[in-house]
Amino acid sequence: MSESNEPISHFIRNRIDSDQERGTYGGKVTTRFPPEPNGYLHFGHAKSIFLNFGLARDYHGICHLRFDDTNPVKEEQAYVDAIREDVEWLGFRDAEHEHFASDYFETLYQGALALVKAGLAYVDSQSAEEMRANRGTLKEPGHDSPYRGRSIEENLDLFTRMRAGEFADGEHILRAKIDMAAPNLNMRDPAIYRIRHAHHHRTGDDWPIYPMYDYAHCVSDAIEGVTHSLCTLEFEDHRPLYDWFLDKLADQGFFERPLPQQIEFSRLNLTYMPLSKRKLIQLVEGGHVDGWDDPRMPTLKGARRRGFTPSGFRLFTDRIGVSKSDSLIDFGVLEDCMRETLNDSAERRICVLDPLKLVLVNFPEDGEETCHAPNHPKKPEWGKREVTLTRELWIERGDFALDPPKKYFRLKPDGEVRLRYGFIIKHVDHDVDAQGNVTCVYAEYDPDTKSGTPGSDARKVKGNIHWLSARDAVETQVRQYDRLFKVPAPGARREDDAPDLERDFLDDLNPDSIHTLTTYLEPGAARAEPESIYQFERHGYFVADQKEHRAERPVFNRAVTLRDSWGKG
RNA sequence: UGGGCCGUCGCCAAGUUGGUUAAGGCACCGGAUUUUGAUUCCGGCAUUCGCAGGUUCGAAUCCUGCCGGCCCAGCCA
Repeated sequence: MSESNEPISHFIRNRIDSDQERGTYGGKVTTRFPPEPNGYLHFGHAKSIFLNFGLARDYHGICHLRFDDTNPVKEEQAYVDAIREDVEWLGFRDAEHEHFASDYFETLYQGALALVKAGLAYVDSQSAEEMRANRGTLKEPGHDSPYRGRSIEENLDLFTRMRAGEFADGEHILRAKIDMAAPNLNMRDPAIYRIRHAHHHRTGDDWPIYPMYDYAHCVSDAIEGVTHSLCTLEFEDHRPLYDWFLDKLADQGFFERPLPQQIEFSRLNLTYMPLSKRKLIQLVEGGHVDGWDDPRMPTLKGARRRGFTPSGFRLFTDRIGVSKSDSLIDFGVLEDCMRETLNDSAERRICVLDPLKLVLVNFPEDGEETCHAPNHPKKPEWGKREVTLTRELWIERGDFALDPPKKYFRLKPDGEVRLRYGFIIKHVDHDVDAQGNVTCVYAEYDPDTKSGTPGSDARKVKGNIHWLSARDAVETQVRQYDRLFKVPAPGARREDDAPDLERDFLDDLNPDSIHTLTTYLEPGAARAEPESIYQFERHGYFVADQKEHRAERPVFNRAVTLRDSWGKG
C-alpha cells in the first residue's frame, strides 16, 4: 500500500529534486499538458495528465493546460471542448491556467523576426519536394538550399511579406539556419513557419502563416515559465532543437535564463489496445466501434461510459510508474485498478444476469418478507436497503447445477444454499424441458434462518446466492464488454508469419466484443441517475449508461468483472 | 562505417557519484477470515541485474566488445 502515500520515486522526480536542491528555478516547478485539439484524449493522455498535474500539485507548482493549436487545417473547437471535459473529469479543471499556443502567435512571430535579424533563420523558396530531396538521408548529409545565403534584409522583407499574406501556400518557408550536415535530421535547417491560408478556430483569418511544432512548443513553454517540459520518447531527437531555439532567443534577449528543459519518458502501451491516434480514427471511421465514446474504446470518453473512474486511472498511473524503457502493460492491470477503486466506492446492488425461476413451495402465495441488504459490506455507515422476498424468484442460471462439478457449492439437487440476505433453502424439485434445460427450480425455505435474526446462522451452508423477487425485479439491458482485439498486439507480426506478410490490426478485431443481455435488476437501481456505478454482487461493476439509461428502460454497461478464482488451480 | 534512446523476477519498476543480505507494486502460489468462490489479512516469490571479458579488497553500478529492442528523412504534433 506504499503507493497511496509516499510519491513513487522516478527519474523525473529525481531531476526535479536536484533542480530544487540547486535552486535552478528558484524553487519553482511548472509543467504543462499540451494536447493538440485534433482528436480525443486516450488512456495514454491520462498518464501524461496525472504526471504533469500530479507533479505540479506535489511540488506546489502550476500545470498549464495548453492547446497546441498551430495547425489550423487539423484542429477544431469541438475537440477543445471535449479535451477540456476530459481533463476536468480527471480532476484538473483550472481555467486560470488554460492557454492556447495561438495566444502566443504574435510573440512567436516576433521571435522569428528576431531570429531572422540575427541571421539565424532564412526564407527558403524551394518546393517541399526539393526540400525533402536536399535533406539527405539517415546516413548521408543534406545539401544547403540555394536560398540559404539570402541577406538578412531580403529574409526580413520576404518573411514580413509572408506574414502580410502576399504569397501562396508553399511558395516560401521560414527555416532555421543550423546545419544541413547534422547527423540529427531535426537540426538540418528545420522549418519554423509555413504559409497556410487557412481559417483558424480561434484566430480566424488573422494569420496566413503558422509556426511549426518544434518552434512553437519550446517558445510557448518559455512564455508560460515552464520549468520541466515532459513529453514522450519520440521527441528525444527534438531536444537539441528545443534547446537551440530557446538558447538563441535568450541570446537575443527574448527570454531570461534559466530556460525550460524537455524531459522524455516512455509512452503507455497496453495489450489488446492500440493507442495511436491514427488507429483510433480508423476504428471510428471504419464503423468498427460506435463512435469515440464507445465503451470499448481506449479514449477517456469511452472509459467514462464504460464505468472506469478517474481514481482508477490515478492508481494505474502510480502503479505503472514513469521511466524511459519501452513497456507493454497488460490491460488487466488497468482493470485491476478499476476493480480496486470501485470496490471501495461503489454501492452494492443485485442483478440477475441470466435468470432462472425459483419457487419457494412452502412460502405463502401472496406472502412477502422484507430483507435487509447492506449497501457496502465494509461500510455499515452507508446503510441498508430493503429487498422483498416473495414466493417466486429469479436466481442465476449458473447457480443451479443438475450435474455439479467437484467443489461446486451453489444449489444442486437435494442441496442447500442461502438466499443472500434471506433464508436457507433446500432443493426439492425442478422442471426440465425437452432439450434437458432446467426451466424452474422448486425449493423449501427454512423460516428460522432469516439473515440478521438471532440464531439465523446456527446452520452453516457454504453456498450463498443472490436472488430477486420475480414480482418486483425490473427488466434491464446489460451490456457486457470484452476486449476489442483478440490478440495482445493487434497488427503485430506473429512468430511464424511469412517474411512478406503484412498484417492489418483491423484483422485482429474481436468480432465478439459486446454481449447484450436482458436481465433483472433491483427496482432501486433501475431508478439510478446515468453514470451511477454499482457493484452487482457476485458479478462486477456496472454503470448506468450516460446516454441511454432511463428509469423506465434501464441500460447498464459492465465496467469490469469481479475477480473470480473459482475454477483456477 | 548516420544520430538518439532502452535492456534489473511473468508485467511494471527503484537502485546506476562502486561498499554489507538487489526496494516496492502487480500477477502468481500457499494459509486465515468472510452471508459476494469478492474484499481483507498473513506468508512465499531474482545467489542475480541482456551476454562476454576486464578493472577492483569489493560492480547491477566503472571500462571494452558483442547481442536484442525502440525512435528519426511532414511545409504533422
